[in-house]
Order: sequence, then C-alpha cells, then structure tokens
Amino acid sequence: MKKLYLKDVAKELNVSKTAVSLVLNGKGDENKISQETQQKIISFVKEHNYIPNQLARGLSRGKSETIGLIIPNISDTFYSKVAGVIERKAKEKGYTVLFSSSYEDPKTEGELIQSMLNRQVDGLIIASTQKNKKEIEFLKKEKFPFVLFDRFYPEHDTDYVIVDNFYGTKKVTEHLLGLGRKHIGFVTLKPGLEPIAQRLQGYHNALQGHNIVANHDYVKEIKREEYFSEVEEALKDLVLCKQPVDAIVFSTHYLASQGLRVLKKLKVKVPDDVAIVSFDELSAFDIVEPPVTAVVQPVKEIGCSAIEILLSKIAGEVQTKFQTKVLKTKLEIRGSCGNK
Amino acid sequence: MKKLYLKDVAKELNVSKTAVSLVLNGKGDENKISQETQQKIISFVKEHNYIPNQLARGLSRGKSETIGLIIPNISDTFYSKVAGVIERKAKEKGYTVLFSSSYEDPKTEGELIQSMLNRQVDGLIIASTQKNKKEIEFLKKEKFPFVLFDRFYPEHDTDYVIVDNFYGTKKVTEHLLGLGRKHIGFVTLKPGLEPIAQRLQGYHNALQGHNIVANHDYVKEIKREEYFSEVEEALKDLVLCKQPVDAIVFSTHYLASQGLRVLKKLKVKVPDDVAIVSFDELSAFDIVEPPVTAVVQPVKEIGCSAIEILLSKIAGEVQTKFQTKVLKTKLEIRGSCGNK
DNA sequence: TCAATTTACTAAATCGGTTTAGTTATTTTT
DNA sequence: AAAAATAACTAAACCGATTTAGTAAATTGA
Repeated sequence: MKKLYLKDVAKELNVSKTAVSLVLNGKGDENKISQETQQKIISFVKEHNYIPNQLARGLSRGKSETIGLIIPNISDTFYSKVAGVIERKAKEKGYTVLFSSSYEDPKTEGELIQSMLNRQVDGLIIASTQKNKKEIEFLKKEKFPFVLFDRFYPEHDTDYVIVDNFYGTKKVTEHLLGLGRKHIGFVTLKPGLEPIAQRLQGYHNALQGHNIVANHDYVKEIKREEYFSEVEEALKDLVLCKQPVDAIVFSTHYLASQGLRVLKKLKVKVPDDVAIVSFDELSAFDIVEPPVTAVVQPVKEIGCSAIEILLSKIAGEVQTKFQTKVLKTKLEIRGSCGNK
Repeated sequence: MKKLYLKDVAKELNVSKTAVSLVLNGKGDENKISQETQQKIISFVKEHNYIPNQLARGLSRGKSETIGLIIPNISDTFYSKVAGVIERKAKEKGYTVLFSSSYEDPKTEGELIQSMLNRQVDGLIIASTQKNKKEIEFLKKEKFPFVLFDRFYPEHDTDYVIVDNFYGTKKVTEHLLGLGRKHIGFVTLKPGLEPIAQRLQGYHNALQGHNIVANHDYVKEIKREEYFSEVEEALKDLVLCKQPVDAIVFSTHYLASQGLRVLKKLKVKVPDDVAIVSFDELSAFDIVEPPVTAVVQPVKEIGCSAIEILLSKIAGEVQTKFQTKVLKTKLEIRGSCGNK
C-alpha cells in the first residue's frame, strides 16, 4: 500500500476533498455532513491509516502546530530538563517542538529566531543570550507569541518565567552567615545575564544585612568559555592567600562542580576549611563528597509555566498585560557547609 | 514594513516569481538569468530581508530540511549530549532538528515516527525502544532514510551506530577481577534492550574467562520505572547476605549513582567492602566519593556518525549495504575499585 | 536570408491540504 | 403551489513556494 492523500480518500469514498477535510477536522457537524458520511470517512481513514501532510496543512492554515525552543545548550542538564517538560506538555496539547541551541552566541540566536519563524512555528520559548533586543522588539511588534524563561530583558515588557534569583542567593548566603562563615567568596560568570546579576545582588544584600563590608577580591568573574581553568585560578586566589575565604557561593552548577574538583585537587578541606554552595544543582550533588548544598530551581514549574503562557498567547487570549512569573527556589541543605 | 513574500519581491523588481526563486536557489546561472537580474534580486532580498516560507518550500520540494530525532528521554544526560552534537552537526548542514522523547513507550514511539513522517522530516535518527519492528520494517520498505543509535534491531538489517557494549563490560569486569575481586554482582535493567543484553554478556564472558561460575543471584534486574527503590532492594540482597559480593557492575549511569547513594545509606564502604563500576557516566563521577570508575561512551562520535550516515542516505548515495558502526568505549579508572 | 539556436526570461501547473462560496435536492412555511 | 429555508454536499480558490513547459527576441549558421 502506498501513501494515501486526501484526494485518494475522497475518490475512494466518492465524496469531495472538502467533506473529508471537514470531517477530519471535527467540523463535520457544523457543516451538516450527515452522520453516515462522517462515519464512513472516519472509519476508512482509521483503517487505512491516512494522516494529513502537516506541511500542506500548516501552509494553508497559516500555522504549524509546532513550537520553537531556543536555549543556550541542550546538553546542559538544566536546559535539557526544562526541554523535557516543555516537550511533554507540548505533546499533550498536540504540539511538536523544534529546538536549537544558541551556544550563547547572539548572532546564532538571531538566526535561529528567524529560521524558526520561516518554519512557521506558532510560538517561541527562548532562554535568551540577552543580546538580541532587536529580535525581541521585532517579535513584540509583530505580536508574535513568545515567552522568555531563565533569562529575560528587564528593560522590555515581555512575558517571562524566571526564578527568584536574588532571594535564592540571599537565602543561601544567609545560611552560610548563620553557620558562622564570615569571609564568603562568590564565583560567578562575567556580567551580561540578568539571573547572574541578580544572584550577585542577593549575595551582596545578604552581606549588607549582616553589616559585612563586601570585599571586592572575593567576587570572581569567570569567562564561561574558559571556566575550567579560570575557576582554578579564581579558587587559588580565594583560598591560597593571606586572607582566605571560609565559604564560597558558586552561581551555577558547573562552576560549583568544577570548584569542588579544584578544591579537591588543592587538598582544601570542604567544609572544614571552606564551605561551598551552588546555585542550581546536578543530580549527583547528593553523592559527591561532601554533598553540595544547593539552591534548587523548580524545573518542572518553569517548563509548565512557560508552555502554559505560550499556549494562552497562541490561543489569542486577550491580555491586558504581560504574564510574568517569578518562581521560588528551594534551599537543599547538604553537607558542604558543615554544621554550626 | 510587513512580511515580504516571493510575489512581492517579484512585483517590486518587475520580474517573475520564477526568476526570483531560481536565483535564490542558486539556479540562476544554469537557467541563464542575466548577471544584472541576479544581482538585482540578490541585493533586494538581502536589503529587505526576505526569507522564504519553509512550509511552502517544503511542500513543493517534497522535503523539509528537517530531521527528526526520537530518543527515550531528552532529560537523560547521555541522550541530551548526543542530541547536542546531532543538532550542531545538523545545523552545519542546513538542517533543523525536531525532537521528541518516547519515554520508553513503544506506542508513543510509533506515533512519533508517524508524526515526524507527516511533518515531512527528511530523515530520522532513533534510539528505539526496540519494540516497533513494524514501524522499522515500514521505514525500510519505504526506503525512508533513517539511522538507529544506541539501540538497534539485531534481527533486522539497518544502518546503526552503537558502542561495543559487550567488550565494555567485559573489560571493566576483567579490571575488577584483576584487582582481586571475585564475587562480582551485576545490577542491570530487565531484558529487552540490545545494549543491555550485550553488557550482561560481556560480564558473563569475563567471568568465564577467569573460570568463575556465575552466581545467578548476583545478577539483579531492575524495572526501570522503579529503579530508585528496586536498586535499594537489589543492593540489600547483594551486600547484606551470607555471601556478599565484593564488587558490583552497574549497567547504566543512573543505576550506578542510585547504587552509590544506597551503599552510602547502608554504610557500606566503597571500595573497601565493595567496589563499583558504571557503564556510561555522569559528569560528576569524578567528584563523587569515591570517584566512580566508568566505561565511557564516545558521545561525540556517536552523534557525528549518526548524522553523517543519515545525510549520506538522504543525499541518496547508492549503497550496496547498510552502514553500521560499532564505536569503542573507554575505561576511565577512578577510585571506586580500590587498588591492588 | 531564413531556419536553427541561444538567451533571458515567464505563465501556469504543482505540492497537499483548508476554506469560501456555491449548488442541488428536499423540507418547511405561507 | 410557490417561495423560503435547510440539509448535504462540492468546485474552485488559496496558502507560498518550486518547477515544467513555453515564448519572444537576439544571435548564429549555412
């Protein structure tokens, strides 16, 4: 049996393409196609396993039942987890997801947005590089449905889903202070991303709250592409000096795991010599030595919220204002900070 | 400025749609479109940023420049890494990837294959549940380009990319034997997947090679959906009994990490009381305690080979036989087996 | 010098659906 | 019994590209 097309089904049943199309799209009743004919069509289609060409369908309906997902890196555990929930939720609603990684390159990201638009995706979910204002403005102007997550553009009104980065680091920094740590380092990425900025602020705010003067040298900014070696340098500075820190907050999971790797290599005792905590986590953080205290992000809610907001926009629900969601993080206390 | 279509470009420049289309597809010369006209078209298009609708393009050309990726779970670090390399390589060649997870459900997988075909993907890369022979036969019969990876159908000739699972576990089991471990347990998934079967065989083969009679009770088969609790039960059996094992091979990374978690909980000393090794790894395996010796899979080569084979099939290169690739694993020795 | 080529295009068909605007036969209303 | 309304369809336009089959004008060949 070869491939069936709409016209074959119509011919076979002696009805018009219109009739078949209407029935298959659930518009049989409203178009007064008799129950007999509807049954005839439905059972034939089921039996012969006819499935419409989505390209043709998309072309004529002006939509593709596809949503685009643009993230920095599908191989990163955080994004792959979010991608998993987005994909699952999308499928429940009949959407397929087209994904691409920008690898933090704004140009690539811009091209991806364009490419996805050409492919007629019905909406976009983006964890942006935050360096594509033009594209974002373009999407807004065109009223194209999109939702940002993880990273957003604070100077633009858009729909977005993020976590409370500020309070996340604030909480964990206070946790360290509460355990008597006084010299707290902060290892983070070079500025440019909103969540990273807010995590830094949370750290500063916690210190201020305890009347601790922030030591500039305690904040280390890492170039992401070279984080492996730069974390090592940073930690040597923080730990092997006259005034070593007694705790370190890492602003991402990979900085933290590399940090722990380096500290082991330097034979620094965690948490005795220095406590460490991570913003965001790795599934193995509970079995590393010592288990790493982490600010965990509600991955599932992030994905669900993003899809929900996007689908409501695709459905064209009238919106007076942008939908934004700031989700709470959870502090998962493990052994890497020691006890009081 | 609103959206530009091919006809707008044509009208604006006083040429036919045909001319514009030919030029944009690099067929200007062979169709004797004058250099002037070609230049005119190209610069207009560049300036006004016209980009063709891929659905229309796909519909009329019968291809979509999209490849479908069907994997068990995008959130699993192994698959998300492979997905990353596939996506990157695909983009280099002008393809976008549509992905979906089957969550190990054959029915879902079958639907995904159908759905991707309707979406006119040009080819498929599948890490199959191995329970969809019908679909696979269908794809073969239709001569639809597809490549399997990680899991394949040994009873069907297809193109596939796998790793040498047999030799991987054989090697690591011999490593344990070489360190003087004699009572080696094997914690694996319930049968049904080829790589899992081969890993088990590798283990048996290594034991045989050392004239050790395999103890049936030492092989524990876990139901994947409940691996968290079942690994715990299995380990209690293996470790807290009259004849406890002195080493355990785990056949996947998540079994291994859960195994380590449980052993810690049971206060079993690794590697003193029992050595452990994992097939496949987690990026944090070098910082867990103890660092876990693992059989690492060449993720990058897996992805690259899969795409390469697929693209060669899409290009329609004449093939006398199926392209299969069995890649080597690497034994990464860490602390979880102790020393001699 | 006139047919045969070549050059530089274009009109129209096509891809496989959806949707609008009818059409015909039957039933209801007046 | 004629007009209006309804039921049950269908022909053809359309989505936005690609591609086939031409065509008119300029050039070449004999």
